[in-house]
Amino acid sequence: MVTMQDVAKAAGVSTMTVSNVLNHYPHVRDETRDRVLRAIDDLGYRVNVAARNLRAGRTNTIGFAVPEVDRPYFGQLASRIIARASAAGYRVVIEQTGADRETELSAIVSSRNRMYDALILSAVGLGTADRELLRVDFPMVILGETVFEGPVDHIALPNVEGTFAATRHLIARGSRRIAIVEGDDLLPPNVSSLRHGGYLRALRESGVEFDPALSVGIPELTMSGGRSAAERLVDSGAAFDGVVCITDTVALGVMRGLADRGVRVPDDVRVIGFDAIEEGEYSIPRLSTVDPDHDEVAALAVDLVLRRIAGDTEWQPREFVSSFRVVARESTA
Amino acid sequence: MVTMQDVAKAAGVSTMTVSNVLNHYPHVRDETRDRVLRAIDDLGYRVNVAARNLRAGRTNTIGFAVPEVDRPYFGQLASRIIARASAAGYRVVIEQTGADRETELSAIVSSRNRMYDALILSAVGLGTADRELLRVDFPMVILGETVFEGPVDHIALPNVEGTFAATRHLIARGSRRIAIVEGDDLLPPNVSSLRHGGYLRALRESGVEFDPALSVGIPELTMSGGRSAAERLVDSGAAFDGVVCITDTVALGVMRGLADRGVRVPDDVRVIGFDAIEEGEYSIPRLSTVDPDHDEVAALAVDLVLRRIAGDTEWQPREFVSSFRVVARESTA
DNA sequence: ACACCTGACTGTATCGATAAAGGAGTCGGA
DNA sequence: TCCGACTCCTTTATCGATACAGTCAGGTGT
Repeated sequence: MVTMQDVAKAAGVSTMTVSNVLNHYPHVRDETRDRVLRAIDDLGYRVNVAARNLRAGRTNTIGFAVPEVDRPYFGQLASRIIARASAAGYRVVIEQTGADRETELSAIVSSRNRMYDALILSAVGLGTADRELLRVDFPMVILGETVFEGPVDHIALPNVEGTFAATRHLIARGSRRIAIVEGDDLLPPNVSSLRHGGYLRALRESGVEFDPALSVGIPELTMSGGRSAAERLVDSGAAFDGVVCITDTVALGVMRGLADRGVRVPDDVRVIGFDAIEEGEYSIPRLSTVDPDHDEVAALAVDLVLRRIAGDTEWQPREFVSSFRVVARESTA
Repeated sequence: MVTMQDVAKAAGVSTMTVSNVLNHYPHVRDETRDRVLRAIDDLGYRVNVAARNLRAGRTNTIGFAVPEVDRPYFGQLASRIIARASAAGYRVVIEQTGADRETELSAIVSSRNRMYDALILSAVGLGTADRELLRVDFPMVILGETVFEGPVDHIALPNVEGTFAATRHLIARGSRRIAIVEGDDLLPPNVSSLRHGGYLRALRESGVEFDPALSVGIPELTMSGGRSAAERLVDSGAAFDGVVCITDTVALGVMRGLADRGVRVPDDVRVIGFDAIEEGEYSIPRLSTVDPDHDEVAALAVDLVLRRIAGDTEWQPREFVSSFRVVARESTA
């Protein structure tokens, strides 16, 4: 490996001068700079990022940890975070916490973190049990659906209110037998339990009866899960004319499952999702959804960690809830 | 920041002993190990990854650079790469090369690379002009649609053959007036020009006339682009009964655009995509597509870089082309 | 003539971890 | 009794870049 020393020797200067050239330090004679640059080029020198990071104590990188990289939701969120962070001169790398959440999450939080100046953690299913894990001396913000009384900043989605509004929307459009497709684990506080709460409240406040037979739990919030939930629902013979889906991804699966069973959307059944992923704008029919304002979430997340990186020690950890709006499209027409 | 020295002092041992404890070196007395672990816990020590990387000369991390993180295709590919790499004990981080490809790509390849032990570069639109850029002394594999006579390993998709097969599939199903929706830049060698070639060849070999009016270019290979292409196509008044789409994402947009214009798929027009993204299995109608065997691609990519990491200097850069199969679904029924 | 500044460099210590080598102590066998 | 092997731990050097202090020549102002 060719190092700065090699370049320095080749150019007949000290390593410090090479460093100065690389970092655009102004007081370097043009002729010297040229010699150094030529040497760099000749030898094919590249700065060693590990060494620079060690010395500088920073990496200029923000980590974004997500449970699954192949869910459109995270990709679209990542895209916004990258845009915001790169405007501030930071690079973002995405890392997957994955199926083996426990191990992975703790690995990222407790050891890899020093690869990043800050960590944005999208933590589906993070419980209060993880609180201690997050008690780290490190700029971090939790992004996600879980209500979390932890020692770090947390940006929540409007789970209860959003699902409340979504359910009300279905009722306003005329649905009365409203199903919900959600995670099969309703231990609070998690996404499903919160959204389930919003659904229940909307039913109650509208005087619509809650039928447990219309509540379908699935192990994973995927399209595949949504499809089989829809099939089970139809096959059960229970009458329903609306479905609240825990995420857009699930909703797309549900619409597919309904179509397979010959149920028409929105004619027979209205469907609404949550997240406003781009795919919902192009599905057939277009998917109505709850749009939690991802731009706001991304901007806030980045701004919060930047503030901590900048060393604002005054700042007290807070919980934020993004604003939202119901987007009515064809699936609830 | 609390360092190993601090831990060592607190535990009354040398830093090397702390290191040994952390790295599970066997010859440490239990009592000493406990003292060290207690000190680590008390002080909240975390190993500094930058220092370890510098010392070790490796990061145990593979970089995966993609043009856009919010395209399902890349997310799904990333997921497979992560699975394969983590089985080999490597971590993967995803990085976006982004809109400003020139700058970003060169930044990643030429300087950030030392953050990774290897780089898998998904390089849409990498031209022969970038050849010099890639002449780096660094384990790297190019993944993507471009034919590339470069100094590194390259895994190509079966662009020509796949699109050839897709077009033949439409013809076999009865289509004769077959449109193509592709990038507006057909400068070879890029995805669009190659796939365009496959399309043309299939038409020619089947004795079907090529009508330039049925060739629609879009600036970005997105759903939005696909939709407007479909609208333009219908509005132009040209008769067509089949559409070959350059990617599944574009195809989903095309199906949406056709639906908006009252054109039925597959009854009036058959549609086929390329990539086999998961969304196509759940769209209404389900999307026929060319499946390039992403598992094969991901596995090969990881294996190739691992071989280079392991120091196989014998290996000569090669170009691989993934196998594929046409997946017939409802959109071409 | 002197202090004082600025530009253009260089030398050295340092960031935090770890590999390599080696010292002290213990134990078993010849 | 002595030797080698083994365990447990320490010392030292090093990875590659950079902050900081400092050198030295040449100019400026008074």
